[in-house]
Amino acid sequence: MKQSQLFTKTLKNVPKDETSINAQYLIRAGYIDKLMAGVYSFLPLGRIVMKKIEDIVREEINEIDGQEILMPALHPKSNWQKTGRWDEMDDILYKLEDTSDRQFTLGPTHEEIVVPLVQQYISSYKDLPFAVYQFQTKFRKELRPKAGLLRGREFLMKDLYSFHTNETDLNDYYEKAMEAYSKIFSRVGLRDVTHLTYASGGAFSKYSHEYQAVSESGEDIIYVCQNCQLAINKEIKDETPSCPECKGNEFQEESAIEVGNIFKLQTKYSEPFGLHYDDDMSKSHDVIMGCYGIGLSRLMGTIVEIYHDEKGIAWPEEVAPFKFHLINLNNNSVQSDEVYDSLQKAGFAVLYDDRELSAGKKLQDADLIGLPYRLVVGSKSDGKVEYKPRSSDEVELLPLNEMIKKHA
RNA sequence: CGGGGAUUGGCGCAGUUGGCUAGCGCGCGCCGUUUGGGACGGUGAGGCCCCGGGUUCGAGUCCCGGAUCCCCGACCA
Repeated sequence: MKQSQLFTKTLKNVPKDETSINAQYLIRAGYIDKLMAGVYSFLPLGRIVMKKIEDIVREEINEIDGQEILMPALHPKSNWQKTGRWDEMDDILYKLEDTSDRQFTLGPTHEEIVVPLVQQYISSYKDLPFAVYQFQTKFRKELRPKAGLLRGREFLMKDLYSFHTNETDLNDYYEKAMEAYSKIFSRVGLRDVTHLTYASGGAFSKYSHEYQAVSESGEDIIYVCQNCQLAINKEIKDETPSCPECKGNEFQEESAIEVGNIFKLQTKYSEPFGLHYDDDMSKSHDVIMGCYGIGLSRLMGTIVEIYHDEKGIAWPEEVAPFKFHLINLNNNSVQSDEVYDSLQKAGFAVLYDDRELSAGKKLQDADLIGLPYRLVVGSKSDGKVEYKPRSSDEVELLPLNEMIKKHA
C-alpha cells in the first residue's frame, strides 16, 4: 500500500477530549475516528488490525469446533421478556420502537437469540453437543463510556455458545475453550500479561473465569498468585483467601483489563425457553450451556495500552496492519520503488511511504503508526536497506535479498 | 446518576471592564527553496464563536434554559 494513497493521515495534535493512551495514539495515527462518546469508526489501518485479531480468534475457535454464524443486532422485546432481562437489564438496553409500536432492543449479548434459534434444531441427544459463535456489534447503554476502545456503547465482540447433554461434557468443552483462549491471547501478544482469573460465578457455578490483561489502564483489580500466576478478581477475594489452583497465598495486586470471560450457564437460559432434548429412553432434559466472550475492540485497545512508547504504537507482529514500513528518503524513488516491488512479489504486507515530505515527518509518522519493521532507503543506504525493528534502536544495513531471507 | 471542568475554521488554543474587520499555531491550496528526526520564505482559502431564549444602541464576552464532550466517583450478566 502506498502511503500517499492511504485514506487518513496522522495528526500532530490530539483531540483534547481523549485522554486514554489507546484512543490518543489510534486517533493520531489514523486507525480510528470518534463519532461520539464510546462510539468509533474504524479507518483502513484500524480495520486491518481488527480483521487480523478477528482471524486469529476465528482460527482458534474453529479449532475447537465452533461454527460461525451471524445473528441479528435488532432483537424483539418478547425474547428478552422471557428471561426477565427486559426489565432486569433495563439500564443498559438501548430500547426502541417502530411505527406500529412494536418494541425492540439492540443486543447487548445474544443468549436470548441463540437459545430459541438452536431450539429448532435440537430434539435428541444425538443432536448434541455443538457450539456456535459470531462476531457481532454489541450495544450497551454505558452510564459512562470511557478510555477509548476499552469501554464503549457499541463494541465488537466474539460470542461463543456451547450446548451439551450433561455437565461432564460441558466441563470438557470448557477446558478446551480455556486452551483456545490461552492461544488467542498469546498470539495477539498478550501472553505475558494475561492471567486466567477466578471471578464470581452467579447462581449455578461457584466461579466464572475471566482473562485479565495487567495494565495501569485497567478498571478491575486482580490478585495474581505469585506461585502459579493464576489470579483472583477482587470481587471474590474475601471468600477466596488462597489460590484455588495451587493453594498458594502470596498475591500481587494489579490493575487489569478484562479481555475475555467464560461462563458455565448450565440451564439458566434453556429453562425459560424450554430448550430440551430427549435421551435414549425418550426422557426429556434441559440442555446444558456454556458461553465464552472476547471483546475484540477492547482487545485492540488493550494491545495499544501495552505496546507503545513515547513515540507511538509498537504493534505485535501478528496484529500489525502491515509488516514493513518502507520509507523513501531519496530525492527520487528509483531504488525505493524497486524495494517495494520486490517485497510485494515476495508476498509481504508493506506500507510504502512515497510521500513528498520531510525526512523527519516521515520517520515520526512511522514511529507513531508502529509497524514492526522499518526499512529506510536513502542517501546513507548505499544500495542496501536500513532495517530497524520498531522496538529497537539499532539500525542494520542489509542487502535487500538478505533482509527478505531473514523474514522468509 | 452525583461532583468538577470544557465547547471559538479540520485539530490544538487566545480573545481584556460588553465595542470597531474574531486572532495565533498545526494542517490545507498555490509559488519557490529544501530533504536523515515533526523544514523555510511568500501567498491564499476556510467561521452556525455548541443550541434556544433574554438584557443592551451593541453579545464570542452578561443572564436563564438546554445539549454534547472529558475527568473523579457510583454502576458494569
